[in-house]
Amino acid sequence: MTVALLDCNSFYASCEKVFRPDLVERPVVVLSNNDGCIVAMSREARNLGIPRGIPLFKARSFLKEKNIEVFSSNYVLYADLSRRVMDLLSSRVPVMEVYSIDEAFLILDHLPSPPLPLCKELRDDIHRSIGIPSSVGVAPTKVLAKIAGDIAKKRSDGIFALGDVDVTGRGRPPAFGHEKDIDLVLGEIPVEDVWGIASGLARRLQERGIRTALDLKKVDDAWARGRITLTGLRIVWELRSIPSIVMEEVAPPKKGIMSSRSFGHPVTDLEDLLEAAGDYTARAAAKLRSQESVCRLIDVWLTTNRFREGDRQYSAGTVVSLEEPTDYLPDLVAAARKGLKSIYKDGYRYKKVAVFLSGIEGTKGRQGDLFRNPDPRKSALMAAADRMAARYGPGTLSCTIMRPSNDWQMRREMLSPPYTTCWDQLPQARTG
DNA sequence: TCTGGGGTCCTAGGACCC
DNA sequence: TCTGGGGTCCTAGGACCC
Repeated sequence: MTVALLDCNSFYASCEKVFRPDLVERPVVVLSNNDGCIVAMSREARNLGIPRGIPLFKARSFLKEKNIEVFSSNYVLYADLSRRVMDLLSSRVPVMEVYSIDEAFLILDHLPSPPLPLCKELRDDIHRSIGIPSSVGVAPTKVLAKIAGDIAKKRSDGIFALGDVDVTGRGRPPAFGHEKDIDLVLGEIPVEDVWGIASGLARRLQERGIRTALDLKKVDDAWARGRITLTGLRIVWELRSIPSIVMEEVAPPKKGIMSSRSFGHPVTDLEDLLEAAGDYTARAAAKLRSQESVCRLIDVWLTTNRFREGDRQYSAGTVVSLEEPTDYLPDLVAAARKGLKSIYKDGYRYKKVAVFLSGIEGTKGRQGDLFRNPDPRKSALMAAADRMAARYGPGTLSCTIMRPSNDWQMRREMLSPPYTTCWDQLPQARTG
């Protein structure tokens, strides 16, 4: 197997630069929801030594001092550019897996063009037609392709092949094709940089002298099965060039759907919390319907701000069972409100409410309730709501009363315009 | 003043069944 | 005195990913 990992460089920051040519070589950072932390950085910003995940208020003076451009997250823009990248890839490579908003695995076997020229072409086309830079790692397995991708990011050509793959279409690969060459590379990779090995596992491995990807490749199978589970053993096999992690060409339906937000300001009033919970339920329910599912359970929880040590702390959650599996928003909102009322306590400064739909099953082929007939008006109403959302934006039709002064809304003080998804925000080109 | 929001998979342990 | 041996299903919690 020959698999490539194509990964967009500093994706959110690159998206912000697409319509701002004045920022090309400038440091750019993108914030999390609610303008809380720095979650993405352009290469220039990373080189200035800003740690990922640092709260904005701690970085503010540094950002100003270094004249760094700061953006609130604009997920509508990122999702739209991501879709364009994935569409371009799938038009050239029939077997692929969209792994995240900015990454895809591509199967390069049995294609007319050999892997390396094809990867170069894909990379150039994505840059030219969408404006997003990317890197590509090519290898016999997904885990090795991830490692190759990390190396590719540091190279000026943005491409790196690792392992016994016929990258040129002319027989043997030019370099790093033999087992000893792969091992030379793996010996330089710290074990915690391997995909699937995070700090906790890495610590346990290091205690046993397993410090590099090469050490991990050489562990005993039975030991790995017992100590790092089957998931870990699969990683070990993939390091040995044995494909063990399946390609998911079609995204499986979600088993749980979450919607939660931190508030722009602390919230004390139950009515505000109910309003927020209704809004989040609507977002989650729209996702549920878009994958043609219904849910049986709805979890609601709320919490105070754990970082404010002076505040009295409280957090609680509850699960509400629906009478029958449903995707009908008014029923879901009623259940969410009931759950929230049961856990709400007066006198706390709340920071966040979350809603989680679970017990999910497909709408098609579902066993009907013998004693109940589904009400056709309910599905017609939801279909109409979804059409209105598609046309006029999410939240156009709601079953929660939204008061104008809802100060639970998140902060987005440095938001870029929806350049690609809103007619009156299209960037204008000037001539002459 | 201000600290994100999604997801997945795995294991252990309890309840319950024959 | 001595108190089986499997299953399944569910939940909680941990670890990992972007």
